[in-house]
Amino acid sequence: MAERPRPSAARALRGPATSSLDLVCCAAAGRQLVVLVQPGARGTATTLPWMVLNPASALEVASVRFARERCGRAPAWIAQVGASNEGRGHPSGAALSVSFVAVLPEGTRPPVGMMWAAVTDLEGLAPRQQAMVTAAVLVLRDRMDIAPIAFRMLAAEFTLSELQRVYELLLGRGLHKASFRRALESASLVEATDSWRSEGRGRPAQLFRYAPRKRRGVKRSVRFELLR
Amino acid sequence: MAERPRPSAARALRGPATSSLDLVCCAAAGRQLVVLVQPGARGTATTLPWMVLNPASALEVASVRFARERCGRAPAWIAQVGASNEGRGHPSGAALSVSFVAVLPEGTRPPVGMMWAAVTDLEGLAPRQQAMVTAAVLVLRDRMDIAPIAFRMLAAEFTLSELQRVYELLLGRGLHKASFRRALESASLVEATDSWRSEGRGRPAQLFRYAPRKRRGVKRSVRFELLR
DNA sequence: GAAATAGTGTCTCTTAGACACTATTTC
DNA sequence: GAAATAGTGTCTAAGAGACACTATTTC
Repeated sequence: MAERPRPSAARALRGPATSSLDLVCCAAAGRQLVVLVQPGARGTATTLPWMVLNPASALEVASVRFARERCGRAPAWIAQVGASNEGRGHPSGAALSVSFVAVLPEGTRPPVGMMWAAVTDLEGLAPRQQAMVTAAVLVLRDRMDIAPIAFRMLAAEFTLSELQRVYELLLGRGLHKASFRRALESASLVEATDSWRSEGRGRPAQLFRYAPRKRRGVKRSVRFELLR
Repeated sequence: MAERPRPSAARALRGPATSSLDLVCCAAAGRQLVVLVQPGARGTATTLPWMVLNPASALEVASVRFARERCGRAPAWIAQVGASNEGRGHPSGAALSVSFVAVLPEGTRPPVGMMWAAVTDLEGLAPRQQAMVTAAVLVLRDRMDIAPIAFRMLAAEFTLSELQRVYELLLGRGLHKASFRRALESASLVEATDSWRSEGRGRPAQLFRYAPRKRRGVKRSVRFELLR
């Protein structure tokens, strides 16, 4: 366990009923899902990027702007996770926090003073922010089949093995290679490029790009809407 | 278009940065999905039930308590929809609103001063509350396959035709009867009772109750996690 | 050639959806 | 018997997952 934020710093920022906007910025890093965190200076706690919410600007606009500011570039995808107010659990002391989950492509460098931390190995985060990370990952998992989240976690051109690895990362389980490719084929989500990439040993892989041709989320069968 | 809330009333409630908690309380009513609204008195606008958010009490607790207070009974299911702050769009004038979607079983009487209104026919709601209703219905649709939402919209005992009707209501499209029942069977979500219900003409229907025996949301195949 | 990774062809088993029924009630 | 609703048996086509391959690279 790491230390909690010092009460004095927290109180200083608390207004009559301040709200915060918090950012769970996710990326793939090999076999791990990572989150952008700010290590606490001199023994203070690690935090997610957060800002005091300005009531005058729309959440959607503010979240994108804040993400761009803190990540050095516009997020490849972003969505609201929700609001939470579990007591005392926020570094700002804000009464209410609204969190967003953003996605950056693999290989994005963390801005100065920040670092990537594996979602499975987050220590020292305030309880409310810890809960945000958990909820954010669930949002990614829930929406990956209706939003191009996996594709946004990769560069514009990627191999099918990379794409499968990201899907497996988000799902938290392995997928069958042939099935994965067949399904991808029938969904018309990607198109092949003329490029190939050779990495270390093994046959070079063809590069693909995201190019959806059918509407997404259309043809769910009864079974999956029904049960489970 | 109906009138907007009178500015005087709205301003009176606005604190330095007040937040509201809003409730989208849904139920099935025949072939329609309905929402609990409060018709405006003497030419004021229709509103969803809302309260000024007390920073001291947890959102989950406050939402359940508020739903119970306004519906006359505990909600059969409830979940947070999200936060929104699109400007001027709330009857309270609150800077930020957190909305919840609750479910009541079909046939629940509206409390005095309130009424059910079809979600497809909501007029005079403030823009922010209108957006909440839209988002709330999407939450129901998204989660109906991982939460017992359809079952909570029915009495404890129901016929399979009723259940299918609720599923169709939430999905917004018809389902194949034999497939529906087969899928229900293989999901082990319901168990038959010894009772039968005869209504008007036609063969009486057997009554079932919700009795899940398998974990839900387990066996999604690659296909549906992949595409769409 | 060995090892490693990319990519494919075929088989089987499950199941969604369609169709066509049977069953039981009210009128 | 007609009309209406409940409930079932069977067929077919699609596709998920398994298996066993082929292909192309580095060492």
